[in-house]
Amino acid sequence: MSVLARQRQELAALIRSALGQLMARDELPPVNIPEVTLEIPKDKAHGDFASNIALVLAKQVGMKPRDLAGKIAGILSTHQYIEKVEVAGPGFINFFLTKQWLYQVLQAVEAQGQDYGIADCGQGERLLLEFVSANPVGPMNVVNARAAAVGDTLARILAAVGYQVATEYYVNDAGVQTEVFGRSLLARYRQLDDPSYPFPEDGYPGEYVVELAKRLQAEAPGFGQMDEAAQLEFCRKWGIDQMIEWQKNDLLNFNVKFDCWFREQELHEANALESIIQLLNSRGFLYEQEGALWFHSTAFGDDKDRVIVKSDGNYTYVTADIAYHHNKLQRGFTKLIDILGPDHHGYIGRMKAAVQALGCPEDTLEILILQYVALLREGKPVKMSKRAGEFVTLEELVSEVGRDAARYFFVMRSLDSHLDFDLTLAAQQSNENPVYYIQYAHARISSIMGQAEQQGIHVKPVAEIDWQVLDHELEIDLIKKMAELPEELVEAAKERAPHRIARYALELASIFHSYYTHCHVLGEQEKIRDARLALVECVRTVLRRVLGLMGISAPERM
RNA sequence: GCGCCUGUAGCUCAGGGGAUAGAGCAUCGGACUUCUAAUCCGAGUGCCGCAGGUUCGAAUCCUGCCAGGCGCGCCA
Repeated sequence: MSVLARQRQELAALIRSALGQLMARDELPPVNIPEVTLEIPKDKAHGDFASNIALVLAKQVGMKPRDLAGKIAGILSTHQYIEKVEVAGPGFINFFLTKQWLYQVLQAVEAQGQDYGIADCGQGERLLLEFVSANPVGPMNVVNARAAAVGDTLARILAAVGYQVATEYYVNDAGVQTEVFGRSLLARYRQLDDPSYPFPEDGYPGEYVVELAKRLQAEAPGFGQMDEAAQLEFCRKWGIDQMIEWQKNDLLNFNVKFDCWFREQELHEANALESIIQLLNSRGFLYEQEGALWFHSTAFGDDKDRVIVKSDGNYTYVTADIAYHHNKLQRGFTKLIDILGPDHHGYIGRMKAAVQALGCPEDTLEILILQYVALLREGKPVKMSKRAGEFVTLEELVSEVGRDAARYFFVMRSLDSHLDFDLTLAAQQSNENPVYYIQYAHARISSIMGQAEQQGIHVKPVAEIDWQVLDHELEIDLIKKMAELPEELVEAAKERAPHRIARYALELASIFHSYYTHCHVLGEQEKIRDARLALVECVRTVLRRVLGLMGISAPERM
């Protein structure tokens, strides 16, 4: 349990016992004591912790909130942990604690290091997080980049709170668009010798297809001797493979590495679609109508039933998706999270229905909708359509804005926000970008450490410092902020809200920068110097920790 | 017509039952003989889209409306 959680628990117990005493003395009518929550006030003039218990209970016991709060406070103020209790506002009880608990925070940070804040809400549950999953017919774009940054960060957060997380990219390498892609590539190949060779009307017009055709010519001897059908198939398979390698590489440059790239083709080769149809049929969830086979998804709350096998005998995409999710479950995952774009929100009902039809609880599958990025350049919208062959790629984004800045920019917004990303602004502001602000805090501490080292000064273990000299307001603020990380992580995980970590990092860095200008570490008298050195080392640990959670580097110098 | 998301400072966004609604950017004014000025300190700005309702208390929950984005195929 985190230091903060323990404090809350102890205070809550004290409040409950105070209420008990009041009832025992007949100063309070007997009532059921509701759950006692302690919040950290926004305004630190309101203490370390605050309770609204008097406000909640006032009506039930027929007292004015402030009077009840006063009675409770009267009992609690004698407790050893508590320096001061105040009744404030409409009836809040504000607790000012002795500083000793802050020291425990430093010990926790020191002891846990880059594991600081880990929790066990996940209890080792095997969780599969699928994200990006862009079609392998074009380069990664900015929307994919947002999904990559958010998904990767969320995966790290979920792992930190105790889930056994695997990340996965689903490759649609079996759909019609891959055939179109193959035809596009072959046409570009032919055009290398015969510029008048027609390009398919629905083909992918991007320049990258031409580049690929040139590589095909150079790298695939014997291709020219194949017959047309073999060439087409080769273009499709080889081309898709190249695209996937390209995507993988772009993502690696973005510091996103998937545990698994799962190919739809695998499902077809294993006859997984036939199997899933049999399975659903045997469970009575399929029926025939108008020559098609339908999945009775409305039985599980979907808007309408879905066609599984079309009247022409072909499968719909839903069929493969059900087979895919079945496959995930068969691999032993008991929690599935997919991050999808807003154009897929209609997909939630049918897939959740499918998972239930396969015998799993409704909440086994969770679909997060990540809103689009509206990409602007100099304030004007940039169109991003693969069909039009016009887009800003992940590659361009990373080179223009930088990997760390781009990641932070995406992660700092909630999934729900319809994000405006102005490339010009991001590039211009790159020196003012919040990510540098955070990294700079880390670099500053590293610099202090470097100089300490040169002077032969070593960071003392927290157990050996005199923590009582850490009494500057900003030192208290720093420690309290560090104390918040474990809960912040749990909230970020539970709410699937990686942006909370981005905010947290900014807040911690902000307090540090202020501290840095107001207080010196080196050059102070030894006792203070050692305490501050240890404190600042803890701050560095936590900064590195949160940057790491976001997949952002923590530079020693800038 | 139905469904999902959004509407908060000049801009981009946090906050999603509690106390005086916040941050960054932008604007203005200050601070470097001392560990990195990519920093710090100070200043201003809000019918929290609108209207009702629930509550001791609503930016937050409920209902209706307005505006924007995205969906609603035997397309993927």
